[in-house]
Amino acid sequence: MTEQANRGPADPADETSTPVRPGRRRSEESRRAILAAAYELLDEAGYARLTVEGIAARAGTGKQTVYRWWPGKADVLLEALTVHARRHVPLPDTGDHAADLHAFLAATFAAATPPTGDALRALMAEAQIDPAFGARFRDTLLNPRREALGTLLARAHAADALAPQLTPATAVDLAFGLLWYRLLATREPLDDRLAALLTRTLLRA
Amino acid sequence: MTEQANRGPADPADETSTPVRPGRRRSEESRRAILAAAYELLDEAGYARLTVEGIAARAGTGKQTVYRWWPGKADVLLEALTVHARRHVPLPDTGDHAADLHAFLAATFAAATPPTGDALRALMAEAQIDPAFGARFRDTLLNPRREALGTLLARAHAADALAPQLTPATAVDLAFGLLWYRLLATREPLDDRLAALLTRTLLRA
Amino acid sequence: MTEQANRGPADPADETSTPVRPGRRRSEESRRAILAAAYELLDEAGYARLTVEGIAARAGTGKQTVYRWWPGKADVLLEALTVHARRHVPLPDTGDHAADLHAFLAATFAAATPPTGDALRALMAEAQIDPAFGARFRDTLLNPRREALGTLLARAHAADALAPQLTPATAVDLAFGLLWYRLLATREPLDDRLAALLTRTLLRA
Amino acid sequence: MTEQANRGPADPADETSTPVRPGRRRSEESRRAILAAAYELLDEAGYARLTVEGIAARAGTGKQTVYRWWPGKADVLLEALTVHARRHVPLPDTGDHAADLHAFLAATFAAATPPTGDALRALMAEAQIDPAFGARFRDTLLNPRREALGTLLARAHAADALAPQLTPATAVDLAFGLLWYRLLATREPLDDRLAALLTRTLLRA
DNA sequence: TTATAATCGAGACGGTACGTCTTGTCTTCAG
DNA sequence: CTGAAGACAAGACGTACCGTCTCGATTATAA
Repeated sequence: MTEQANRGPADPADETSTPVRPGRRRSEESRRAILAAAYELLDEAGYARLTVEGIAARAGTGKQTVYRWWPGKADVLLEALTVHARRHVPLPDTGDHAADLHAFLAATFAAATPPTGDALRALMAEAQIDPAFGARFRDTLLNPRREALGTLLARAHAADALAPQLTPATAVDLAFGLLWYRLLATREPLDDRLAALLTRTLLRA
Repeated sequence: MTEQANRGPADPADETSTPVRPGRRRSEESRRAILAAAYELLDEAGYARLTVEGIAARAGTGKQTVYRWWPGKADVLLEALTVHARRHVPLPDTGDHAADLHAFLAATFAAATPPTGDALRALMAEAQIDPAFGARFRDTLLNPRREALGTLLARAHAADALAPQLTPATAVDLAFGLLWYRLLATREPLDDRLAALLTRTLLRA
Repeated sequence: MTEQANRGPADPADETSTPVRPGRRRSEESRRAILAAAYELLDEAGYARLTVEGIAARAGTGKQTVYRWWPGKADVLLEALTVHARRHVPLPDTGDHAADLHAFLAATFAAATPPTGDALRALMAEAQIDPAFGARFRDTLLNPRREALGTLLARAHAADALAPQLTPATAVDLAFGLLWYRLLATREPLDDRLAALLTRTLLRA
Repeated sequence: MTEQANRGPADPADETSTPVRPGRRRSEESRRAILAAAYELLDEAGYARLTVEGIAARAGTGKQTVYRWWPGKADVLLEALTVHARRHVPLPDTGDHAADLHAFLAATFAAATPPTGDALRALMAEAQIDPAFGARFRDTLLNPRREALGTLLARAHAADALAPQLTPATAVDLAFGLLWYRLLATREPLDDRLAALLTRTLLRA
């Protein structure tokens, strides 16, 4: 029933302008309990054992309440993650391209450590398996970060500070590629030293 | 490659000194039918709809024959992929570091296009969800490629041809990071131009 | 009869004081479809080829709906049978012991013909193989009939109408023994003539 | 392959007249091990958990060796039982009908106690489920006993010693009916007192 | 002595059903 | 009209046995 209008993780902001529909309002308490339950269960059991039933049970809600507001467990996790990690990555602009880039990368790397890193890995996996979720994942999480870094690197490019032959777009791919490859494949640490190395590689020596 | 690790019995690894065990031998026909079925079904339906039951049915075998030789559908796909893509990536050594690197990268990129690329994405996803498979995936597929590229870049490093501050290890991460990020996140093409750009970025200008 | 024992929640046994629990109620339609499917499939294919999967498929339900309400196929059949044969055997009390006994035996024999007789044979077989079902089979089907006949014969015994040396209990065993032996072993017909002969044997000449 | 000539549990008697075929002879050791394994496993685990695989494993033989000589586990058990219980029931003929009948019934009842009784119950169950086995069961075990008792009762009938209205055939049904009903349904003891009561009921007072 | 034939233990094979689990939907009553 | 509760149809999971087939090895007869 009427799931079309008010659905979507990111829009409790619209609440002020809603035309005040009849009926019981969405329970903010349930919403938070579901997000928290999803996050906790991922930690405790891993994505393979994360189920909608388990989330609902832990949250003390019915399954329908989950399905009414999210398409599936991956989307719950995606919203849980954006809640947890909303503003972890600011966009610095001090004029010092190297310092700005290093700060951004270091903050991004720091945000990709467990348990957030585990959620990211799970979502990237789900994005491969469920193409529709993949699109939402890109729109909600991947692309905003790409654009932030892209903006930063475009400034460097305009100042001719980018390494030769690199465009902002490919530099973004190199940076996030390194991040995700370490996260998904090698599981090696993402520390400030690596951010520094990456900064020097992407910018003109 | 072919399943030598998972069970004692058939063990074609001991080819020199096969102890000639009793009992019916593994059916090579069934093995091939299962690998082919898995590959075809991935193409036709996607990883989300790929099931062990479906593979067995398409291959004309019993489910038990799949489970006897592979832990699950991901491992079937992994072997199918190594069969399909065994020698797609040779290790050139002409003395020209840039040419060698470019050739390796271009060949690697070429091998990551559909349908092989789809299989790679599915396996990387599964590796995140099932940690035990993740280990097998790294051992069987990821690390051998890393070592090949590592060898190539170590040669360049010894000749002081690597870009400043880069070690062979981080250069490998940058290269494969770019590959996998495009494969998993942006789905942008992996062409020779990109291989060239990457070559110039990793090597000393 | 109808499954009141197996799960706490629904418990329609408390019909007077139903606490009105939330949640969807058991589907009476599915229940009937499952019972009918089991009965039909027994006829068509025999007990050896009767499967829970087949019952669910024929009934148009999921397997889980069968397992939620019955321990297995034998219990489905047992309920189907008690539904079909609920009041086939009344307990006559005309004062004429011989007439009463003959009527009871003739009605009992008549109820043991195919297809009901086939179901009885299957259930008696299952009772030997699965002891837990055996207990349910005795409680639900065997003992109620024993008690009915026992009551009838106790009346005859009180009037000194029973054959010498016979107690009501052994007379019951002789009567049902003859019935089941013919059903299970010789497959010879159970007709009114046999009921008459049995009546004369059990009662004082 | 040519299994037709020498198969069948009961015919090692033909060994003298066999045309002396080439090839390895049937292993008497395996045969005995299989029969013993079946009997033991029935005791330990019950008929529901008795499997051909389990019998073969316990006997230290291959499954094929079981299937070569018996149609299935029930036939193994049937032979095991006839080996164990071959001559437990002699046919007395002292001229005293009551004494003869009582002796026969008491011996028959005694042979139906565990563990033999458990095997009998299992076989009677299997006979209901598998009609082909049912025919073999009747021919091998049920009918020979019926004929023995029938012979005994025919003598009594000829001497006009049978209870009025009873024919030898129905008297046999009453006797075995009581035995099997107690075995399958009530599990009450089958003792000499019951044999005595039955004797008096079947014979003219 | 050699060929042929049947058995043996072992174990993989194509199948079928099991009983469980999870998905996403539907239905009930309470707020 | 939402929320918790929970039954529903659907279908894959991984396991257990079925009865058959295929091995090398062994044991017999017949040439």
